[in-house]
Amino acid sequence: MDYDKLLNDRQLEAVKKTKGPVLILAGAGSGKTRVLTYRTAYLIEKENVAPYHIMAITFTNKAAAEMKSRISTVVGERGRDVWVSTFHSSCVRILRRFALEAGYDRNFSIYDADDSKTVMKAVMKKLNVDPKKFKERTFLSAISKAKDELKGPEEALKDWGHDPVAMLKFKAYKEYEDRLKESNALDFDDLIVKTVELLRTNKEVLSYYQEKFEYMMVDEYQDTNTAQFELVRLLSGGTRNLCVVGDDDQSIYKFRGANIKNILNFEHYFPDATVIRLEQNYRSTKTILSAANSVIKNNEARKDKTLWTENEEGEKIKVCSFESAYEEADYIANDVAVRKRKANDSYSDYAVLYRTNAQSRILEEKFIRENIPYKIVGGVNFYSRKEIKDIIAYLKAIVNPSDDLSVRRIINVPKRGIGEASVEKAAVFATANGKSLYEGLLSSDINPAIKSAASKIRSFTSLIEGFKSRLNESVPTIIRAVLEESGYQNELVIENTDDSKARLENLEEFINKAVVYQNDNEEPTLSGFLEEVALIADIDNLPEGDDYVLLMTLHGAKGLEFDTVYIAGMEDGLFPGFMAITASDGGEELAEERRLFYVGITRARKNLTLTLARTRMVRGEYQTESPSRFLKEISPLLTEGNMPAPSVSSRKTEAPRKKSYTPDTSYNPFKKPVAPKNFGTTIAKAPLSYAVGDRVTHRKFGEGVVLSITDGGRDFEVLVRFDGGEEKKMFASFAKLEKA
DNA sequence: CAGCCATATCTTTTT
DNA sequence: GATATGGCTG
Repeated sequence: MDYDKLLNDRQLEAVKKTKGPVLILAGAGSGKTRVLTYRTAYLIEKENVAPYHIMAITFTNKAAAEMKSRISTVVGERGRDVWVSTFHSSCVRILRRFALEAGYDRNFSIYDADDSKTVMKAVMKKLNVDPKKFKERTFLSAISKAKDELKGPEEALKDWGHDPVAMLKFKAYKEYEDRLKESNALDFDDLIVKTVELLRTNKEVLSYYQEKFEYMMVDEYQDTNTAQFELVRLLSGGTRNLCVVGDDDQSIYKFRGANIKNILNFEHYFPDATVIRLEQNYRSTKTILSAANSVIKNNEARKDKTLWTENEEGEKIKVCSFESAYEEADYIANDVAVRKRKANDSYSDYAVLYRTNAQSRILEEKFIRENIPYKIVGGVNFYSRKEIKDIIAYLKAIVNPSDDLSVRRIINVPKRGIGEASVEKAAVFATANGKSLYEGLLSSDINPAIKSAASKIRSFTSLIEGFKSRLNESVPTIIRAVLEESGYQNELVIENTDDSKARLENLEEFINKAVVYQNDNEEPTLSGFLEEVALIADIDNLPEGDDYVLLMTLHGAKGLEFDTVYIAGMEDGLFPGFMAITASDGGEELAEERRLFYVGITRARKNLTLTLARTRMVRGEYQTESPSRFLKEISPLLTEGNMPAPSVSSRKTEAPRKKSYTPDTSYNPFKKPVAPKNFGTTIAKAPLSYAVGDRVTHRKFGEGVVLSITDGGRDFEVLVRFDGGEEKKMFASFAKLEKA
């Protein structure tokens, strides 16, 4: 393998610097996956490192699979022994192997966000928390944040203070932990946290892995949190051959605990670190890159770097404004069809990105109408559908009967006449005897509180016991048995509605996945299948071979690239989101949204189209927003279309811009702005000078606040609450409201 | 105990 | 608009 010819100087340096800590600052499209792949190959080929001594951590299973196959293409069979997986999968693997040392049973369940929510609901009930006053979210996100920082209840309490709410959070955290422990279950955060605890407390386990992992690589390092950093630090502590690759400008998971300081301070943690910058972009046109640069430079507190490219100038970026989200979607679907016909390329060369999953529906409709094959990534996860969750609960209960949550979920599904009251009786009996709910159910016959329900409960437990005795059978066989013998399938068959048919299809699909799992794994187990199901990301599930346009959130697009990219919904309040605009954190959240925009722009290789709608249905009512403030950060020299003139923003919450805008003309200093083409198709209504939340004045009623703006077709209906407390709905053109 | 209908709240973003 | 919850009735 001739590495010198395949890589540029910087990339080559990154590949050959195999010893000690290395920080690779890899800008978008600078070939970081290439570097990681060849670095691994180089270790194996040139430095004779045994493949099983190398670990690479990626962000998604898909990325892991891709890297693995690319490594194998370069070094052949040996590549299979490189440990390539996500943080979460790696941790499960470690925890399964050393479950007892970590204080768990080998068959522990993994709770997803839904499960955590259900547990928290029960916790709040126990603590007599008024669900009107507090949402589960409040506690769960506080706990998750604490776990991301490796803080237990006591430590977290120090951060929270000592007011009553803090005490409540503390109690909730403790109770939540107890419940998971009793159920032999771990949530997503636990997977990392408990692994770190294991490595910290158990010297043998720590040195086992430190000796195993002589070389470590971490991709998407900018999105690691404190716990993940600690995990990496511990695992790589034997040799300190740790290579992390990231781009602080692409850090978009702060809300999930990602600690951007991990990248900004890498050199602080590892003073002997080698820092390598990859700044040559091989992906995008000069125009697209120029736009990306001019957007991201509005962020402060970033590692200074400027991406450059030898690629051609390329097409201008299109900015198209529409009356409604409906027209916006119409345009995008139509444009894909037109471009595809002209370019004669594949649907997979196109992607539509948006800020929120809710935007996908309307796009989907238009893609169906235009007869364009598409796939939506994200949104309602396949595995979070009710019927799938039900069947998974059966499987979890069979593998791990301590899993109270799953047992509760299925005990009366389908209906067996075992109600809440009977379950509670069994639960009380179990708790009194220090047993799990399932054990409590097993002893219903000797539970004096349970009388008539005892026989029904017995038939349930013998059903489960029957399944347990068949755990040695293949995973699809077990699932089929559960579906048939529990009566679940039959119930849906009898129902015979469109809905029930769809559910049955989903269950078939689930069995198909089990078949694939069974065939692809050397040692398939039900527990292993459940693990895969729990940790699968939506993007991991896309069928190969078919040709389709991808529709997904900007977050989902991380790490991907396409010839043509549309970013829809470029409106203030949507992107950047309302939360970011109103946040009083000195622009931190806004900066993260800007990074998200940067990620979106840099997904595009050749064409980029930004679209916005003046009105959009949000939560059942029409909202009017002004164009995204981010649009102004792209020089008009780089764009064409009918971008509305920077209007006087109607939001009074707009944060003052820290840097004044200077057009970045470095790549095309001689181009003149192109006259905007009109992409919009409807006659514009008189634009409103105010938006929802603004204070307005009415000639007769005085001052008030705008509660909602509804699109009434020819005119806008505006709902205003006047200071007298009176609410009035009026037509905008008629009422002549003025911004106060 | 189950099934039906009214209502309230929701939204970022996800392994 | 969609979904989760709650209250009511049979």
